[in-house]
This record gives sequence, structure tokens and C-alpha cells, in this order.
Amino acid sequence: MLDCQDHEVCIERAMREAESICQEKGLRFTDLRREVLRLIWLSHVPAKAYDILEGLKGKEWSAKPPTVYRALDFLLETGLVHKLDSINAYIGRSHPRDHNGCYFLICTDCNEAKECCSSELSDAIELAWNKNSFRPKKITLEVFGQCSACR
Amino acid sequence: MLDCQDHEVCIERAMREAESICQEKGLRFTDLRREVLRLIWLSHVPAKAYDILEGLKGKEWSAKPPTVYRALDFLLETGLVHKLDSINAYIGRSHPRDHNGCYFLICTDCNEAKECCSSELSDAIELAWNKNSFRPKKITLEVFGQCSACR
DNA sequence: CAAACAAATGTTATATTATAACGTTGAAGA
DNA sequence: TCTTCAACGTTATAATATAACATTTGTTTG
Repeated sequence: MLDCQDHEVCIERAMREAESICQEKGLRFTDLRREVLRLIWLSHVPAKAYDILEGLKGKEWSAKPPTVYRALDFLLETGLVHKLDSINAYIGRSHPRDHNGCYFLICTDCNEAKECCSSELSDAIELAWNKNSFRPKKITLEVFGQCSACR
Repeated sequence: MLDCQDHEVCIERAMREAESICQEKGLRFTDLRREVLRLIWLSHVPAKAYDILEGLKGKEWSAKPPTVYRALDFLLETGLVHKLDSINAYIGRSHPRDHNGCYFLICTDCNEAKECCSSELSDAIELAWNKNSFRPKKITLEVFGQCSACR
């Protein structure tokens, strides 16, 4: 699926960007939130909440469901992760600074998901909705199929 | 939200179309499935599975969760209803004969949802995915916002 | 610094959504 | 009529998510 060559680099870049975004916005990027974000970034396969919960076990946290969901809420609000509604799973955002007009390709073979930003697409969508005199606030666009690597 | 003037007419049209589709395809449109479809069509607000379950209580069925989910599975497979993943709710399809390239507008004020078919839009999407050499199989597109009636 | 307050996390319980597994019934074709 | 299989009944439980309140930690302010 991915353009990611070295995933360690990928993770570190994401973590660094998260640090700086939180600092800029004056948000507290606590150890827990950091760890949850790192667990999500472990792979490009979207992470399930209860798998993240497992990932926290045996570490310094006494993790229970609210532990995870609260961290996820923070990360979602801050734009650092995205929830894929169609599969109830969470994925790190590749472009956390401009999280508008982004959509997701989910491979039904390898389960990896890729974030896509296409202004053409969002323009087409805006146009179509204008015809319906509908004022869009949030767009969920998730496409399932087969990625190039899995062909 | 809707172009639907007389909702009784709307329901009856949907039920008639469902009858004929099932007949054509040789599928058994049982009383239970009929009733679940009718409950979903009661309004243009997408129905939750457990609300449908409540709707069946006190009728001839001893309804339990699998009762509803099995009927929903049938209706989904047959293309008579659509599941809105982002809100875990089910809505009757306005155009059950061609359920491709259809998307959904969901009003965050009145909660009604509208099915939309736009080939321009699906073309734009196809094009964007081709650039990513991704072969789409299923597209989930759900747009939240404010409908014209709720402005 | 200490007190006061707010934000984050801990903890218990429970709500919501969905499916597995197996038994029973009844319609449709052989 | 018999057989078969799809549909439905029933019990239990899995998977996802939140409410409510207690405790801790960090920040601000007197």
C-alpha cells in the first residue's frame, strides 16, 4: 500500500510532529497520550481500541477502557489520529496540520489504510452538495478495495 | 430535508418496490422482513437496530437481537436498505434497483438522511483512486451537515 | 510557598451494538 | 409424503463505548 520505506522513520516523524503541534497549541502531550499515539503508529493497519488497551497492559498504566477512549478523544480532537467509522479503528494522520479534505483507502487484503488528500475530490463533493443546498460540516469518505501492492 | 410530500405514499412505494424486487430475484420476503423494512421506512431518520427491536415487541414476533440483525442482513444484501456506518443506523434505499454511486447526506439538526446519486461524484472518486492505483470495491461516503429545511 | 482550582487519570459499573451456536419450525421441491 | 433447507427461536456472549465519581497531578494565584 505504502510509500513508507522505513517505518521507524515514519513513526519518529509522526511523533515529532505531534510534539510540536501540542506545544504550539499549549496542549498537554502526556506520556499516556504519547504511548497511545505510538501504539497506533506501530503499523499502517488501523488499530482497534481494545488492541491499544492490550498494548498498554504491563506498562506503567492501569489501563481500562476509559483510559484508551480518553486518550483517543484527545488525539482525535487535536487532529493527530482519525477514526475509520466503517471499521471502528483508529489511524495516525499523515498530515495532521491540514486535516481537511482527506479521505481513506483501506485495502481489504493487507488491511492497511492510506490517507489521501485530493482537493479535486473535495471540490467535486462540495459542488454536488451545493446542488442539494446542503451545508456540509464533516465528510466521511472511506474506500475499500485492493491496493497496488496486493494486486 | 426531503422531497417527500406524503410519507405514506413514500412508504407504500418502497414496500411495493421491495415486493417486486424480491419476487424477481426469487427471494422470500417474509412477514418479519416486511415488518422490519416498514419500521425502517417509518421516517427518514435512520433507524437503530435496537429501536427496530422495540418496534417488533408486542407484535407476533418474539424478537431478540438476532431476529433484527438477520432481517437487516437480508435487506442489506438485497439492496433494500443501507447501513450508515458512521452512526450505526439503517435507512431505506430510495433507488434499490441501482445502488451504486449513492451517497448520504445526514442533517445534524433534524437527523434525517437523504440518499444521493451523482455519477459526476463517483467519476471524480474513481479518477482519484486510479491515480493511487487502487481498485475500489465499496465506497462509504456520508456527509454530515445542515439541510436546507434546517437553515 | 501554600491554597485553590483545573485537567488528567483511576476505578467501577453499565450502555450500546453485534454475533456465535444450537435448536425448532415450516415452506417448497423431490 | 418425505426430505431438506432456509428462516426463525433462544441463550449466551463478544465487541465497542460511555457515565459517574474518586484520586492524583499540574498550574495558577494569593
